[in-house]
Amino acid sequence: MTGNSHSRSKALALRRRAPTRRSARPIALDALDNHLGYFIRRLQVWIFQDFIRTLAPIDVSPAQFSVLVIVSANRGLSQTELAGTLGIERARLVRLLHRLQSRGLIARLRSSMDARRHELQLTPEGYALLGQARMLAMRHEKRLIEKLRPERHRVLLQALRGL
Amino acid sequence: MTGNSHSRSKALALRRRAPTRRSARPIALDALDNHLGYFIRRLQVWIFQDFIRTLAPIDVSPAQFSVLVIVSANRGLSQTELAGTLGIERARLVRLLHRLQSRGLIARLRSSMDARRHELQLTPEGYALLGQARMLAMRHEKRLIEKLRPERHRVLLQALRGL
DNA sequence: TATTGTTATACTCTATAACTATA
DNA sequence: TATAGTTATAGAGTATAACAATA
Repeated sequence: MTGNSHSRSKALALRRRAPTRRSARPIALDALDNHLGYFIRRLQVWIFQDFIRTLAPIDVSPAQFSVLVIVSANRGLSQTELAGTLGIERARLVRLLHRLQSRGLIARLRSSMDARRHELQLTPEGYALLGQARMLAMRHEKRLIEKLRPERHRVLLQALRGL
Repeated sequence: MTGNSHSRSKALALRRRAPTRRSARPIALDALDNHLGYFIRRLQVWIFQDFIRTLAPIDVSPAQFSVLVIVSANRGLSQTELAGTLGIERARLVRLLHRLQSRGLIARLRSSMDARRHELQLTPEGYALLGQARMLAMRHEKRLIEKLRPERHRVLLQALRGL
């Protein structure tokens, strides 16, 4: 992918000591090699890409998946509580929920005890879709385990769980 | 970090048994607990936020920092090579570099061997700023080590390095 | 006054596609 | 034809601020 650009030998490509002179040399990470954030970010990007592709058939993003899972396991949660749990902004959650609601996956019920609160719950369609999402998400996780090797995956999960 | 806009305690917050009746109950993560991506994402968000705040005085983002470090350690790299190394889009790199160039931190030199290539290097100002950035980034990393505990930080870095 | 949900704004990031100039 | 750099666009994510209804 990097440097197989010498497919044609034009007769003037003779004096090429190295294709563009650089693609062979390994590139130094220097200071980044000591920054955990760099590696976390790289892995996180890979995970998001694979997750999105895997759940593309049902059009569920990582954020949407986490919302469906948390609401399913904690019926009646308010939006502020959900936002706090997932570490996202209340403002962003509004649009996220709006989408899910317009797809008929979640319901927002005014709380009888506090009219400001919206108690969240999944619709039957929401539960059905979540079932599919869980299966696809497991398929994604399997690919991730393969990529990392099971031992490394286990170590990472154990280190990060409950932070 | 999230929302410390309630710094003042007004003395009327007395009768609060549990704010909104629910924040006491632990919220179940359910299926998310088995997905490494969820925890990776949470940590990655924390890291970005802390990094951005720490380097705010010199206005250097995580992406900009990685560009400065890689270019500094690999003078003459092309934009395509840099994009490949960092795993970002060539298209995005253009704007990133444009900013850094307009701040006088990097130079793009047309390659004498291939007029399509831009060979990248830091300006003296770029090296100077990178020095400051490195110091601040280390300060960030120290905070990260504290948050994770040194042992966990070490385990994570070792597991992810060279992936 | 404070909180819940909401709207609005601005900027970054990601994913694409297409264009230009070179090769 | 293919590649390097560029431009443009659309959507998601993040950070804020402010507002109406309710407490």
